Order: sequence, then C-alpha cells, then structure tokens
Amino acid sequence: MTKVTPEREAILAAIPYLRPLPARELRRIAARATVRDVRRDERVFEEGAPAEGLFVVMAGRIRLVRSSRGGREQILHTEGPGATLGEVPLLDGGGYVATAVGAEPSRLLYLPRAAIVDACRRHPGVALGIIRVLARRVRTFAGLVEQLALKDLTARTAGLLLTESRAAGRRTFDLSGTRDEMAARLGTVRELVSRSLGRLRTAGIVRVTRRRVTILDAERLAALAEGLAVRGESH
Amino acid sequence: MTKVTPEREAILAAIPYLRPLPARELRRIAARATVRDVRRDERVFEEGAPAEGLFVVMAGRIRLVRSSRGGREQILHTEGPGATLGEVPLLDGGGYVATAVGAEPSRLLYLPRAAIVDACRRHPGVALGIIRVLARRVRTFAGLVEQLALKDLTARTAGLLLTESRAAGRRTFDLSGTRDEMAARLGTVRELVSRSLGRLRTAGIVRVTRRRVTILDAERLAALAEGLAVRGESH
DNA sequence: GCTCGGGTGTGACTTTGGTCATGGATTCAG
DNA sequence: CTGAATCCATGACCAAAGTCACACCCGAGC
Repeated sequence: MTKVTPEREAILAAIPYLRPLPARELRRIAARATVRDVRRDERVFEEGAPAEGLFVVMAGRIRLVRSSRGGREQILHTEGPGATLGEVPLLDGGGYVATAVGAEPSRLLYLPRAAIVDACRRHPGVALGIIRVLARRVRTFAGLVEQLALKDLTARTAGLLLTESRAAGRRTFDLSGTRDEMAARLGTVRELVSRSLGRLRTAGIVRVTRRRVTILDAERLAALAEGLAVRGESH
Repeated sequence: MTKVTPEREAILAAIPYLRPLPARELRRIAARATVRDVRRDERVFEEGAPAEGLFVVMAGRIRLVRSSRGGREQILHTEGPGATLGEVPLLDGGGYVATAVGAEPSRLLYLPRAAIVDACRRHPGVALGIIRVLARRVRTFAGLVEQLALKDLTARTAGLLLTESRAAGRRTFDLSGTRDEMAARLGTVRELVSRSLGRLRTAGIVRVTRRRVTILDAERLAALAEGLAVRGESH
C-alpha cells in the first residue's frame, strides 16, 4: 500500500497494451492502483477465486500453477516485470484460471477491474492489445499440451534446455530453478529430471552441474526435442 | 464458392461477438465472405500455415489438432455451428495454432482478415467479444494441461464421460466418436481407452456398449475424475 | 445370405514414468 | 567450524502407459 505514484505511472506506461492511453488516463488509473509485495512461495491468488482486478508484475517473478491433491504442481507459465496476470477472469467474469505464487520475492501492482474495462471500451487499441496477450497465451498453452500429450520426458527436457539456451542467448547458461521447479514445468517429478539430465550428460550432449548447463551437441539435442527417440544410440 | 448471401448474413448475425455490428456492416462482410465445404478427415488448414482470414463453422464439426510424427494426434478442441476458427493468428499475425480437420462433412464460411480487424477497431464491443472467446479457450487449454500433467488415464476417462453426460443432459448418452477419437481427446491410444472403459464397466460404475454409455454410479465416477485413485477397490 | 473392412476388446510383453530410501554435496546461520 | 536444511543423484522396486498380435463383432454393399 506504499504511495509511489510516479513509479506506478512508469510501470503502467511500460505495459504494451496501455500505450494507446493518453497520459491523463494513465495517471487516473495509477492513482487507483495499490501495491502488494509477496514473498517467495507466497500465494497471490488461488485458482477459481473471484477476480476483481488486474495484477501487474513490477519486480520479481510469478509462477502460474495448477496443482493436484498429492501436492504435484504443473507450471503453466511464469511472468516477470511488465507482464500482467488475470486478464482472463477480468474480462469474462469467471474466477482465476490458475494459482499464482511468488517464484521469488516480488512486487505487484493491482488495478481495479472497472478502470481497465473502461479503457478497453474507449480505446479499441487497448482491447486489441489484450487480445494479443491472450493470443500469445493460447499459443504457449497449445504448445504445452502438445509436449505433455505426445512427447516423452527426454524430448521435453531437451526442449526445455533449448528454450532456456535461446532465452539466454548463449549455449552456456544457468537453469532457472531447482530440479523441483523444472519438474513442475515438464510435468514430472524431481527424480526423473535428474535422470533425464543424467542421460543427456552421459550421452555427451550437454554438460551439467547443479545450476549451470552447456550445450555440447545442439543438433542432437534438437533432434531429441523433436521427439525422435534415439534408438540405436546405446552401447 | 456458392452464392447464398442471405444465409451467410444469418450465420454472421448468429456469431455472438458480431452482434454489436449494425446490419449494414454485417452485410458488407457477408458480401466479401466465401463458402467452403470439407469432407470428413479433410484438412481445412495446417498448424503454422499463414492465416489471412477467419473461418466460421456453418454446419458440421471441426477438430483442432496437434499431431506428432508417428501419427499420434491430440485434439485440442472441437467446434460446431456458430463457432469461429483462427482468431489467434488473425489478430497476432502468426500462423495457425493447430491443424483443423473435418470431424464430419462440414461447411465453413471464410471471412477476410481486414474486415474483422476493421470491425474491432470501430466497435469495441466486437473486440471485447473476441476477448471472451480467447479467454474461454485459455480456460479449456489450462484444463487440458492439468488433465494431462496430473491425472492418470482412469481419471481423464471418468472426466470425459462426465463431460459428455453433462453436455447431453442425461446419464445415458452416445459417445461422440470412435475409440480412436476418444483416445486423441484423452492423450492416449485406442487400446487404453478400451481397457479404461472396461475397468469402469466391471467396477459397476458405467454400462458401456460400442457407442452407448449409461452412468450407474455418478458419485464414484466423479471421485475418480477428481484423481482419487481407488486404492482398496481390488479383489 | 456372404464378404469385406473398419472399429473393438484382450492377452502378453516392453518401455516409460513414478515411488521410496539412501548418501553425498552445498549453503548458510550461528 | 559445525550442524541443519536443502538440493541433488542414484539404485531398487512398482505401477502406468504403450505396443503388437490376433480374434471378433457388426454394418455396408454385393
């Protein structure tokens, strides 16, 4: 509930789909916003809970998660500074799609629903911007479904490493989280991530320490990610 | 490429998010639309292909699918009359998210991209309507991910039966497709669907013939769908 | 009627995924 | 430095998913 209006305004101005708004309106929205800090592993909101506003990540990283009784979690996506959470329930009136938890200590901005819906109505550009955000999410979810439904763990692991490497822009990079977190992204459990990485390592495809990974054979890694089982690679 | 303008107009008027458009504009769009018929199993478009328009299902049913080399398919969703396909690429400029194939002989209307984007810009209600469509899709995809990542086949099968039953509005209903199609919805293969249904049958939870299903014990079926393994049900 | 072909159910087997238990490494507070 | 708390790797085992082969059912079309 800190009062840092100028900072808040800067944050809002950085959200792509609010660009079409005149400064005056941005300021009005910023004035009605509140700030919230969350600790690592603290829940921001729960799947299904009623939503009355939009969250903007100011700092840190937030994981969007579905979980099963028995404690297993599946990460749907992770969002960092500048991203918004909760567009879906904001605009279709339902509850939150997933549970949000801090992947690290984070600061969020909370915008009341009415302000945004208003902006959409008066500035078609805003609505189109939100459409793009949702479209992107549909794409990533479709990708996730494909991975889970038709690729085995080796392929998914290979894919994850390629993604991370691409994001880092180098072939040596640090893994984003613990084995547990990787498992939650890959739809499996800690132990199998270990084994999977182990196999890639002994096959000479990557070098792996606890956090650091180097891709040695990008070709083969890509082939694996494509789902080509490496039959005839043994011995 | 048949010319049935009045029918086309009626179809467009039935699309929820085009309601805000005045009749004059609807007519203009209808005039620029073309009709396309597809046979069962014919592809309408391929995942990744560039998209320059929006499809509207006039009659029949279209499956949206991702497939792996090796021929396994995962159905993302199925759309019937009144639904639209391809909103995502239309509005974010990318390729189609999935491959569309006729689940049965179907008739589609094709609307050129410019007409729709235009309508969004001039009528915020249209954009908000599309947002609702995308929001719905995000929800169903999130559900699919959850099913695939954290429920076993028994739970998913139970869930499917409950969904179908609810859709039919009765506890006796016909299954939507072949075992193969069910498998593609559930993220598995023909044989396992057979076995899974077989287990539910011998447990006295449902009655099953090739097409017809009757739910005998909705409670237990729901419990299974929740993912509670039925430990202690054997012997 | 019969045949043919797609759709199904089942058994036997392989492979993959998941669980449990254990020991080693790493980090960090005191 | 030392102990506690994590995190990680790995072996042994168990359960679920997937494959292959085959026999059957049943409706469409001679």
